[in-house]
Amino acid sequence: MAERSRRRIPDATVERLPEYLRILVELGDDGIEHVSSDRVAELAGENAAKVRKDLSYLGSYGIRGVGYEVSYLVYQIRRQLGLHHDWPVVIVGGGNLGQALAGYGGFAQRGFPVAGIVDIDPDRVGSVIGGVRVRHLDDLPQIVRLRDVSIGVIATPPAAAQEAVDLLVRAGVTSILNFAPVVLVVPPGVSVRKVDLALELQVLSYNEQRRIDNARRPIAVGEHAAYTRA
Amino acid sequence: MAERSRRRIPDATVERLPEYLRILVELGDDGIEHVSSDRVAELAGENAAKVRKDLSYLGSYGIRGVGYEVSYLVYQIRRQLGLHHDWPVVIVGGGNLGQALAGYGGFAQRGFPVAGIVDIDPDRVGSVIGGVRVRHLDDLPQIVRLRDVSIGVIATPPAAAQEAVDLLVRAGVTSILNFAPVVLVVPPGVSVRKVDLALELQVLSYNEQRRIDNARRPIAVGEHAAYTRA
DNA sequence: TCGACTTTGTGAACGCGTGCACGTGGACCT
DNA sequence: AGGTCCACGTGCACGCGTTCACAAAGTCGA
Repeated sequence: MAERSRRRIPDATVERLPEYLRILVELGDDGIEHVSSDRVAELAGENAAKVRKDLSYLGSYGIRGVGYEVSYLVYQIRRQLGLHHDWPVVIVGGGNLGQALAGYGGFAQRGFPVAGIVDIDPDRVGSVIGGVRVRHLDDLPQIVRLRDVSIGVIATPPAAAQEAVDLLVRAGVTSILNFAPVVLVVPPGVSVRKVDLALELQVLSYNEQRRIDNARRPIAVGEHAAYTRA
Repeated sequence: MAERSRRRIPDATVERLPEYLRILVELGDDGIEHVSSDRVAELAGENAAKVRKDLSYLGSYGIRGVGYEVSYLVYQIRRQLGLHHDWPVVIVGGGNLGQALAGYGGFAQRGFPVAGIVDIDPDRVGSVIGGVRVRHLDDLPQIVRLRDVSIGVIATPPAAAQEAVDLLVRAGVTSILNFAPVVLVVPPGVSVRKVDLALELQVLSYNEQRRIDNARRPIAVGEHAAYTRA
């Protein structure tokens, strides 16, 4: 499985490029033509060396002594991220979350128009959310094929998520954004990214707890033994 | 800044604990009393050694030759994550996303009841979402103090996010979950976690693009020169 | 034209996280 | 009571990502 790409961009870098892109677009809108790695780092809350190394994976597009040309860099990042054309997405699940996602205008605006929303509940089918009509799950393959959808969003209850994924994959979708708190199984060649709100809150809870524990006292030894093994 | 905690749990581990917890609770509900690291790893889509190492940060709670006692492990993970009591959250922004979050029952269910939703728009104030009445932004400090809220959720438009954070921090909130696509500035001692939908989609887009590039051909050299520097 | 200054691009060192491999200790069967 | 088996706990090596530090390169003013 040899990589053909000229340069393989590290995952960590790929995850930061969208942030740089957002910042650069904003700078461009403000009429700024050139920017230094220092300034970008400041705006992104990162280290300047990291910014330079990240950008260097795109090629040597900086000008020493001056910085980077904003519009050119925007072009290059967009190209690398595959944002030169739209990627229609299909949302599975027309509940609370599915509706919010469809109604969230920022989606289409950033190049990810909602090609369709599907739900299994006939009561939900037919209603219009964010300008898109909810259709029945059975129409999923048709939507995917007709609109050439390659990205699917899972906004179903946890129990239905895996089945939804199977349907998406069978229909030809190769990237999945999962909002359901379950571990999905997908065939090789299909990408999955997970967004888990409960997880995020629990990590914050951990931080809060630690803050309390550390502030109060060095913790009484054996305190945690309140619950004893059966 | 010496750490007082008996053991410092690595960040990567902390991020996996909620997943283990979810799996273990499910197993417990199914009446399973003991489970091996192998089985947990399978369910979590991870490596068994990683699971054991992660769990070992909690202490030596496994039984060699048998596995882990589910209920005891659930107890220990909960304790470490600070989930033995609720953490009320306040949501700033009653738009699409704020409504969806408030309406999403899983929040309270997992120990994060919505103590309040606030919005700056008087038209939104007063409406009820998910059983919680939307109140005015001015009431934020009062809600935080009265309900002892330490976690705030930013569901505002990007432009208003930083101001919302400043208000939250001033009111005494020390953890923030940010859904707005901006880099937030917070004083030291305040935790921030970011959820950026556009970022996730752009990473998927990158994968899709690379898949296309690799499948088609080894890329013509200089192809990217379609846009030339000014 | 020259020199001082600015900022990039990157080699190298460091640290964290992952995964292997195996010793250890406990359970269970006969 | 002893043996066998099983799964945990962890030392170790490896690889990725981050950060420092500096040479290279290009700009700008005199």
